[in-house]
Amino acid sequence: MENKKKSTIKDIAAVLGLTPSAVSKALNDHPRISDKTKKAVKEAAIQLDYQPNYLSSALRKGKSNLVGVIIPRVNSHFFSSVVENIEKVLNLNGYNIIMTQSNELYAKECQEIDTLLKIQVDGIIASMANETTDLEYYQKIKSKGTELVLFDRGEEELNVDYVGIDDYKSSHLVVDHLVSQGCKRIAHIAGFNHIRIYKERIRGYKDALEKWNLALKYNWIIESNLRIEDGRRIMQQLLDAPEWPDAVYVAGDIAALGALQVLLENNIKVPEEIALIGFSDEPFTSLTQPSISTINQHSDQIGKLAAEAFLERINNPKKKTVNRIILQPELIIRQSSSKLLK
Amino acid sequence: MENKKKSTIKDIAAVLGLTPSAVSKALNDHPRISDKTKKAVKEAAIQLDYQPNYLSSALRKGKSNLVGVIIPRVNSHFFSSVVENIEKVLNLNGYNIIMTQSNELYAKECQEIDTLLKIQVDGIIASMANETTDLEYYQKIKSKGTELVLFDRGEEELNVDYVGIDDYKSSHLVVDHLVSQGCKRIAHIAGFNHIRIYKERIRGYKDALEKWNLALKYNWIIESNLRIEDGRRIMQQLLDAPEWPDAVYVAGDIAALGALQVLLENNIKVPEEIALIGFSDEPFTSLTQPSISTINQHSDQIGKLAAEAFLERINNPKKKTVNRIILQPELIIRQSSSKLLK
DNA sequence: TATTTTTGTTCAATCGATTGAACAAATATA
DNA sequence: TATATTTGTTCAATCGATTGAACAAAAATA
Repeated sequence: MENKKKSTIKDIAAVLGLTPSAVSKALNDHPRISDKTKKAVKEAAIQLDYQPNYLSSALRKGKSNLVGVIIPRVNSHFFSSVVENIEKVLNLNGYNIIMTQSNELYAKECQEIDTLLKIQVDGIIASMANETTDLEYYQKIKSKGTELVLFDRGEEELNVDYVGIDDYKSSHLVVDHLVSQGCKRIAHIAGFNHIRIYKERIRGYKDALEKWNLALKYNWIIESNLRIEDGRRIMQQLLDAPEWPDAVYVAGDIAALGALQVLLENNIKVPEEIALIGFSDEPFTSLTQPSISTINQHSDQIGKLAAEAFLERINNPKKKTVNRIILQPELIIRQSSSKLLK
Repeated sequence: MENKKKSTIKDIAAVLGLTPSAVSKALNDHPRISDKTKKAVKEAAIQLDYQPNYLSSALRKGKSNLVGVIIPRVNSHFFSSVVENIEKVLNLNGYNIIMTQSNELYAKECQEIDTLLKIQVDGIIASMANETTDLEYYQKIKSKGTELVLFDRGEEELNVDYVGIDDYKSSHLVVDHLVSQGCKRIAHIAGFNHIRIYKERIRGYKDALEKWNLALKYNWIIESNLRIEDGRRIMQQLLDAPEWPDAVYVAGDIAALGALQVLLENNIKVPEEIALIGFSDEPFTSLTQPSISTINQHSDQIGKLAAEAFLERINNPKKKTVNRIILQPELIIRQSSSKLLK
């Protein structure tokens, strides 16, 4: 309750006997303002604890220096790490981010987009909810002239900048490794085929099986939301069938954890009887017993590159070409798939 | 790139042959505007896809309708659930939230506060970082006239609205239950004593031991950051000592998970040889083998009440009294502390 | 009919910062 | 000395919405 007054450029102008516009120019290092005045103004600004009014300058300049980030859920190391890195890069460039989560719900996602457009963010960096198939709201972002960058979950037809990993190749890494461990009957607990990244993982999985002349059984590709309960349910389902796989490739770590729980509860030796590989390198994968092999998606890089893609677009508004940055996945081999590490 | 034009009240006014101010008043249901005009204006607004310019109205009204939420980390069910509920309540009341995380770092926290004050949020709802002992930045929020509500981790001397649980009582629930299970040598993997909530848990633990005439061993109270590696390290330390506890009460679930891992790695039967209880009811506590007993902190309620405390303060700016809302903790008994459930 | 009240709208200032144009003073050039 | 150039500052409009005061027209009252 001490100094509620909040000083403005007017106050500074009054103290120094200048006009507000001179003060504004001095603070913005306008070339026509003398060094002496600039110095005096900046000192007075500090004296008066002056903070520029963000709203007024945003209004005048027509930009808010705010960037919205929409992620499916916050409670995931991958997404929170991406956001952290987006924030790091953008803060350095004078932007602040507004983080929102869709909870994997299309309706929530639309609402978040509306909110972000309402508060006039300069751009939106997003990863789409599992549910999302209708791209209308994303078209809306573009049609309003707001920049849009997608990462991880993004559709090509939107024709915007995208940062992700090579999901097709990830599956090859997984299958190649499992084959090298002697596995021949590899099942895939997959994400939904209507989402590009999961579709790519499925495609890579199929092609890799074919590459190694392994049989492709369609009831060994089971799509789901990849929550922990999905992993549990589907693993149980696989065990209930007459023929067991000798390896399971899960398109998400959380679901892989669920699968692992069921395997252990059934006293199945991992990896000896059934090997297991997840996806995303969530921290807990290194902490389970046995630890879970997984794919590193380079979340830090993704965040950094997504932020840089946004900045580049802001700085070159007339740029027409679209960037698609595809990072190389990395297989992290742990106990759940390697007899040697056991 | 279709309709970049973004219509304003001017456009509506031009279409209807009115002045911008009449349009503004019509949209805000001013009593002196005829119903006929109001209807026409509202229809035209829809026709032109008019969206009020948030920045200008915020500037004029002197409020942004934005609320900053600072949490130590996003990657925790407790905090993300609180945020979700804050958001739910505030969205209904026309506010949007900006979520930021301090990563438990004091420096980051200060920076986040500066950012939020810069973009002129109407209030800040925060839970303090583990590192924070200097309250200067929080004083700053108040002195700028921005509303402040704390939850979970908050200090009384700041004299602001607070929502949390009764941490002292939580420890009693834990100790009472452990005693009922026949435990007599209860250790406490604690949070730092300089943070009020952890201090309260320690105090409750001590008093509860005394209540049951159990010996209090000071080297069985070990403070830490409560990360997973802290739980592991301290559990190992307890096992390396000559006398083992027969129960361990951990002030955080993540650290409890680390402790559980070490117990299992050492083939110690949980709860028969050593019982274990965590804190916060993180989802994974029900998924481990054995599942971990823990304290439910009512994160949904905390979020809702914190948001409501903010709203009440905004609506009654002259209100002087401070609300301290203390919820009752609930002990969730699972396998790690109950021989019956094993 | 004259006067007051009510109703519907416009006028003009405002929020705080920004910016091109205008202007005056100082300095340089012809 | 007269003119052109540079320099430092002020003027005034602007971003879009809001709001109290002012005003004119319509309706109600005396």
